[in-house]
Amino acid sequence: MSDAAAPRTVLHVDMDAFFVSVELLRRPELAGREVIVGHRGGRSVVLSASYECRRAGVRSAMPMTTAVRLAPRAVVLEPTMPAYRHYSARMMAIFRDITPVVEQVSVDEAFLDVTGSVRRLGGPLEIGALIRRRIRDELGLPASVGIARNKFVAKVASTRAKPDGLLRIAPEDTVAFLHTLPVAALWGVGAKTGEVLARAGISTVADLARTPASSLERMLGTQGTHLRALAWGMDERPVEPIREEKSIGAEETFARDSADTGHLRRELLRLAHRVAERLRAAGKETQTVALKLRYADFTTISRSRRLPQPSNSAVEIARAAEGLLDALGVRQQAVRLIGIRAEQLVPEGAGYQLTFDRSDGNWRQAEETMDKIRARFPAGAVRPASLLPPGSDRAAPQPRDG
DNA sequence: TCTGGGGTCCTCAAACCA
DNA sequence: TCTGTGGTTTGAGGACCC
Repeated sequence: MSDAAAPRTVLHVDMDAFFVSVELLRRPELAGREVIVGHRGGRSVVLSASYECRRAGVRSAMPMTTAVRLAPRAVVLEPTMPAYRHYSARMMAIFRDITPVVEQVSVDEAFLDVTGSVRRLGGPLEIGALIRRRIRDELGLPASVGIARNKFVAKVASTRAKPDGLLRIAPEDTVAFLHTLPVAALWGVGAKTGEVLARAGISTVADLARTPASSLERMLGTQGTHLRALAWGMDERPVEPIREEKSIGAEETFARDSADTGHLRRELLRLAHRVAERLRAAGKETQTVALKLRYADFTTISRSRRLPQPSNSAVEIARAAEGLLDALGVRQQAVRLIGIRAEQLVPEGAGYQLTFDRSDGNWRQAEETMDKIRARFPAGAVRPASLLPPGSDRAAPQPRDG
């Protein structure tokens, strides 16, 4: 039970155009220009766009082809994930300097519960300003901060504060603030839910707040009840510093749709190695392997299967995924995307303390050896023979640009 | 030449079991 | 032994978020 009498102070810190901002540290001459981060060409989408670019209508997750049409003079930069992870880790270190209660939501945002830090560091506004100043001074990056009494309102506040701003919503102003917003501002209202609400004449948070709970529940089920609480500024979810990951997956959209089963199998093995490597790095094993296919017409299916025993061996994971692929039978369409996800994760070794023999023992040893070699040599130095390019009898590592 | 890749959470139906 | 019932688990898919 939460203690309703104890007022909380929650901060939501959100970096502004994070990937673009990190790139500008290395390319300061691009400041003020239209800049997009994303893979050029193919079937890629915008990962991050500068505010100059957004004025032209470019948004993240937009197909790159559309973005380039809207902003033909934009500079398109390839993403450099290690750099983003590096700055992300440094940001989180600054946050933990302020309070131990930090919940990382993604690479560029976090919730901080500073209720316990107020006496030491000053009022909420002072703490928010301190965080923005430290990120600016120590990392050279802009951040926006929202401050409120709970996570949801803090998150909305940081969005309204963008770019490079700070906004505090006092408890007594919360409802009035929320009721000026479109209904899509509520967490959980995307395209589909928005459509359902629009058909009922609900277009703002105020509309939703005034709709009887019974009507919302009829339209949206329990989700309706939850949204109504948010619309009145009620959200008691705690800031949770430790989150166990529940699944680990990898997927790939082909440059061109593929109907070749041999090709799909090779891709599955490659993806299985990516997933298994991450499982081993996390000290986890998977109990369920899920296969995901997206066909040429964009319909997406998934099939999953429980393993006889938990595993983090790529060979075992690939075997399960191939079994699922085979069980689908004849495909009517070419495949656009293929993916593997490891679900129902358990700590390594948890599943068979009583088992003397592991069926994946040899593969595990081989794969763990590959992990060690990979840690010492560049990516691509070691891979299974079945993943070598056709016709090659030797591994030919191709270091990536950059 | 539309629509990535990493996830979480929820619902519903079928299967399974007592 | 057959049938019904109800709870739990599993699998599939949808919606959403960054």
